[in-house]
Amino acid sequence: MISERSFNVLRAIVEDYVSTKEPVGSKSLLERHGFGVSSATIRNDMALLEEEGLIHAPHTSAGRVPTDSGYRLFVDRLNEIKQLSVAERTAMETLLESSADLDEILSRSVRMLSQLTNQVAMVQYPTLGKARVRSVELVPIADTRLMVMLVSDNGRIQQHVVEVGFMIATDSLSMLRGKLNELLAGASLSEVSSLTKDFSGAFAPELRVLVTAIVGVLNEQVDANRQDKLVLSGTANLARSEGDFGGNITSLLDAIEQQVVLLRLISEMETEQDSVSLLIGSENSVEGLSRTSVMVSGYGNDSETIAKVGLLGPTRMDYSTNISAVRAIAKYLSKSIGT
Amino acid sequence: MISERSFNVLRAIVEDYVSTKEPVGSKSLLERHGFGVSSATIRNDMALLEEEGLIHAPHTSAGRVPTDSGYRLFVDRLNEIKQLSVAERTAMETLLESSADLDEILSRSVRMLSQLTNQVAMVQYPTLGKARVRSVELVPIADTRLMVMLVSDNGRIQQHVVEVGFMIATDSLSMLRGKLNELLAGASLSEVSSLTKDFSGAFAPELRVLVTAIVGVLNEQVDANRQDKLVLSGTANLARSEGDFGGNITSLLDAIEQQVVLLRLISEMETEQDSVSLLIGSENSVEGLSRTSVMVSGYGNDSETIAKVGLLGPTRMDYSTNISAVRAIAKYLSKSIGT
DNA sequence: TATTGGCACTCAGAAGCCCAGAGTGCTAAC
DNA sequence: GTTAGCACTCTGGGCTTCTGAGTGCCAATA
Repeated sequence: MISERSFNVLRAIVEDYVSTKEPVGSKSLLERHGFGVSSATIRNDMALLEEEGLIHAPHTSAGRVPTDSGYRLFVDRLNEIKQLSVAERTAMETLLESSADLDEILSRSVRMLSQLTNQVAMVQYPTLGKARVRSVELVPIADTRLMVMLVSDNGRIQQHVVEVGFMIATDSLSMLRGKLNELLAGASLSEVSSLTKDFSGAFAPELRVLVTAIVGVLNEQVDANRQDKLVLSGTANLARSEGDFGGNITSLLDAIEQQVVLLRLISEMETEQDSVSLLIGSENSVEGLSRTSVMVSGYGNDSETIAKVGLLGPTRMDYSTNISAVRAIAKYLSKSIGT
Repeated sequence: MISERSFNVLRAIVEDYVSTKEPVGSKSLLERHGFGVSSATIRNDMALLEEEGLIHAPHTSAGRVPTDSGYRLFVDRLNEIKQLSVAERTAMETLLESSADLDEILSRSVRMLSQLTNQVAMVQYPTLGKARVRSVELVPIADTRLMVMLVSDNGRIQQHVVEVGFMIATDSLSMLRGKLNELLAGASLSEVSSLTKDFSGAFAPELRVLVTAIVGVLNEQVDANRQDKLVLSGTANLARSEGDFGGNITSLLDAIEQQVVLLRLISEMETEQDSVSLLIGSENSVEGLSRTSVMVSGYGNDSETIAKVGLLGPTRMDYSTNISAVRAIAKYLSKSIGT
């Protein structure tokens, strides 16, 4: 619909506004980006853009500011995604080469993402989905404490310490461990509950308390896995860009604290691996996030996406950089996790 | 030196200023707290307090604001610490009753602390110190992946996944596990390095790669323990109280991001269990924290303090509430951890 | 038809001014 | 030591003014 030059004007407006935080007018636009035309022509274009609802003037005789739809068009036509800098790339690589367990990978990634982008980064723990039990481990931690570990075949480890209340004999423990693995190894997670239902009955009475405790923990772990978990990083960055949210920052903070809201939001966003999906400003319907953009990408193994990673920040953000950062982190996560 | 009433005036000023964020004058002071004297008397007291450097007037004909020393005196003479509310207390108790492992206890505690106080809460991971090895566990996670766990007798568990690069035979693994425990169980952490030095030599050549990898991880874990770790929560609260830091919030953010700075700071603060130590504003010499107060308490078992927990926020904070919250959390941590 | 120079118009935000009122310090009396 | 009274001092809010960036429109031009 709109001409090529008009779009370039839009792009210039977005870029200038993102970097200067000031509404941008036709003249300053002309100075920074040498369009081959006069300011009057630019003004015509801007009037057109405004008619299309892509930009908006805070008041007569002020420069223009992109609207949500303006950002949207800008992003949709963003062909050249900014590349990560060399420094950033090497940082990613050192991060990548250190093999570590899931917790560590996730927390490092999310931290790096928030540092790369200066936004609030978030990563969702993988849901186990069709994962199967690889093994169950019982590790004595103290005389009366026991760590129950559930290792699933996608590499995720869940663990929990139980206070048993009495001394635990090591031989009965290893016996128990054997039986449990016999029972559960290879079973899908959804079967755990039914499989363990009558398990404790087979044991001597004095062991039953212990067994029920362990079985309880295992079931909890399977359950805990259903309600996903979100890790955030860089929330302090909100203090930096506070002005962009127009004062009512508390409602935003609440939404973030209520991880549930965020979880529902990102779970509703469709994602494929290697692509970043994005909600700009009021495109999301969450109260308190109306001036906030949220972007996520999926990560996982070749066959399927197992969780999401992304960030949120003010609509006035550097989409190009941020998208590429999210994409890079997602790619890294897929590589590290999707074994 | 200063009279009882003068001190009460100081206290009233602190309280009013903390709650209203406005410099407080003699008249409004009189309205809210019914001293039995006239405003002129109060003014005299205030003049005295100002002479002592305890309060300070932003400009002539404005109310007074406490100085760092003013807060200091206020806190030092704080005899009645505000009690936690019933709701808060029950929240603490539900937190307490769920037995969990170290990671969970710490992250929950710090989160609760930040919620109770609306400040940035922090907790330091226990340094193992004189801890001893309880056991070493080797858990196969995937065909070529192995989780190495180091369980110490104070309940701390460290774990790390290693990618071995080849299939791991389960029987050699359990053999290895036996030997490792034989060697290390009961040893203090500082001995681990020397004890494991020639360990791999005793094994068949094809196992050596594996053994060295494992030993490497163990040593890393012991080392990692030396450089302490800090967990933060509620950094987003900074956005709420931004105004109190007088604009230059970025330097504060940097200091927080550089956990090293915080770690050094709190490690320099002397703490005993059951008491909270506090640096108000410029009492700390960290650049960027000049308008920030930091308080910490120690937690641990009966015999010794093993780590610290605390919070930071603007000097204009509710010291009474915050101190009691930190104290309560520290007590809870001691109870849960100091087994 | 698209572009441009020209021009009148608009309005936010800075600058300047004024004033009320909150707050002070001081002094003299109690 | 306390108080009433008073003169004095500012900030902050309200008001006005005015400048300049920026607009929209129109007629001329290519």
